[in-house]
Amino acid sequence: MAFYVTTPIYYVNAAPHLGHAYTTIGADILARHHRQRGEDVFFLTGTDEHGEPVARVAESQGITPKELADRNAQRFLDLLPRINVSNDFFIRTSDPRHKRRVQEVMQRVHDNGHVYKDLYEGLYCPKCADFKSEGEIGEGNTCLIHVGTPLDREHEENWFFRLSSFEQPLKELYAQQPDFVAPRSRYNEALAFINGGLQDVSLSRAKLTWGVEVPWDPAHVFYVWFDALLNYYTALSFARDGEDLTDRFWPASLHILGKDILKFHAVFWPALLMAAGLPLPRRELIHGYLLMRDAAGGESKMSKSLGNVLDPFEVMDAFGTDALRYYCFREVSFGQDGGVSTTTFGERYESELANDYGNLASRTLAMIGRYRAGRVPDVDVDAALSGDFEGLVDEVSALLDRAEITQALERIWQRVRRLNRYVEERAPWRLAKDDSQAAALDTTLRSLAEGIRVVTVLLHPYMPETAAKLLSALGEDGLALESASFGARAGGRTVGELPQLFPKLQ
RNA sequence: GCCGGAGUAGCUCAGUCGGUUAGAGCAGCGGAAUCAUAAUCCGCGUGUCGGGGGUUCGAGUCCCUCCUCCGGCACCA
Repeated sequence: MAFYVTTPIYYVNAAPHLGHAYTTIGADILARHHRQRGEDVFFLTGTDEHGEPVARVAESQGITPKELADRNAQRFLDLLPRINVSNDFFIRTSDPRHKRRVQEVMQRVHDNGHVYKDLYEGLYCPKCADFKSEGEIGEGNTCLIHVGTPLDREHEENWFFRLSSFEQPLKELYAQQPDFVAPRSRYNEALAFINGGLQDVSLSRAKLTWGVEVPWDPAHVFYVWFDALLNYYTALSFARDGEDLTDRFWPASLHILGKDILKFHAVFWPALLMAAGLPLPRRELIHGYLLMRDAAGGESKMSKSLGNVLDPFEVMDAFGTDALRYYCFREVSFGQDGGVSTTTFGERYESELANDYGNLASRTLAMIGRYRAGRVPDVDVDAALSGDFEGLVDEVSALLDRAEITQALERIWQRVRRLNRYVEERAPWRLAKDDSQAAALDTTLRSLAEGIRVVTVLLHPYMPETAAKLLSALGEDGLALESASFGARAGGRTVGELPQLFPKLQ
């Protein structure tokens, strides 16, 4: 079974921040989980490099758009190993192979009769070399970017996409696939937009050169969104040298994106694919924003324009990559907006990662070492604990099928807490003082080791480094989901040294 | 203005098809234990489930209305 998951491609006009890391880690968690199921997984991320803003910034810095894109794309590439993301490919829209494929698809859209030439009229900024929309026009028809520069009423010949003719097909899509867009509130929002009536959209720009040339009219380049959206499709054709993965992975299983680009993905994108005669992605998941709590307790959206970004590199230097990954999806329910702060970060790190989980592993391994010479007793697991792990794997899988990453994590964490309670219930240190309780102690230690193994296999998508360390200390290495049921593995293994997983910070 | 969400314990939130004394985590207070990263476990909540009205044997859960907050209402990427 194939599972193809994507992040949006990130616009190279700014440096990566926690918001980019968040989306990408979310996709990574799902990709890793589906690999654990043994599925054929492809995970794509990348950069969006065309368009007027890049061209303008490049010009202001006296370099070519391509030079700017190269420099900034590298920052996004550098982020990936740092957040331990297992993407299979990184697409850049300035890649000539992407451009060729965009031209092929768009030519089909053209040949299928879904484009036409018309006059585009609007207010134009000569310094931006682009038309301005309603929200971008300042007092007295001036440019908001080049403050004070008067806008001219101009018109140019543009190619238009017949979005209006896809109103009905889109309504049918939404009626037939109620899970096409999640969460439900975003589905409603997209559907409301469609029901409000669709107008044709301009497809090309004549005065811009930094983009993909329109094959049937090389004086134009495609409006950046058409070129950008198609990355999900084009990447498959050249991600592997000498191999076309399109048939294997298209249509995509899941697009993950932020709510700011909902309309493009939930309306334009399926319409464009319909126009090209291509299969539609199965689902789109729209996540919320991480809001930074400021000193006054207020919240504000993290974005490049507000400049209040939290540097993910700094966070990871202080707490580690896994801690960042864990925190983002534990603190804020994936799909909703939520606040993040160094305070709550520190609280969760200490009470959940260090105390609940790290210390559970530490105390268990120490007792196996002390009471059983470092060997996990080869006895049956405790039936009293089995019941509490019953169905956990299916539960987690079902939640992750719906991309409910936070909810799945909560279910796993309930078992971490359960294991700490089990330690207290059995009091192995007491059993160890009584030779007649040897069998009970065996069962206890064996069950704890097995319980830790199970939660750790399930936590692997969230915290891959930690899972590797802990499984290795348990003498285990299997990550397959089918091995994640309680009691699936036998005892008898020798445990190794466990480094402190989440050392406390002073 | 129109459309869509949301308003549940100090904080963050869960509450499936309406049904028994409305739950969890965190914080706080008290206690137990000592295997462990002084880590854990147990006990402790008189919450007008935003206000008001209605349907029902019974509503946080359905209907109406009002209040507050957030988002969307098209070509910024």
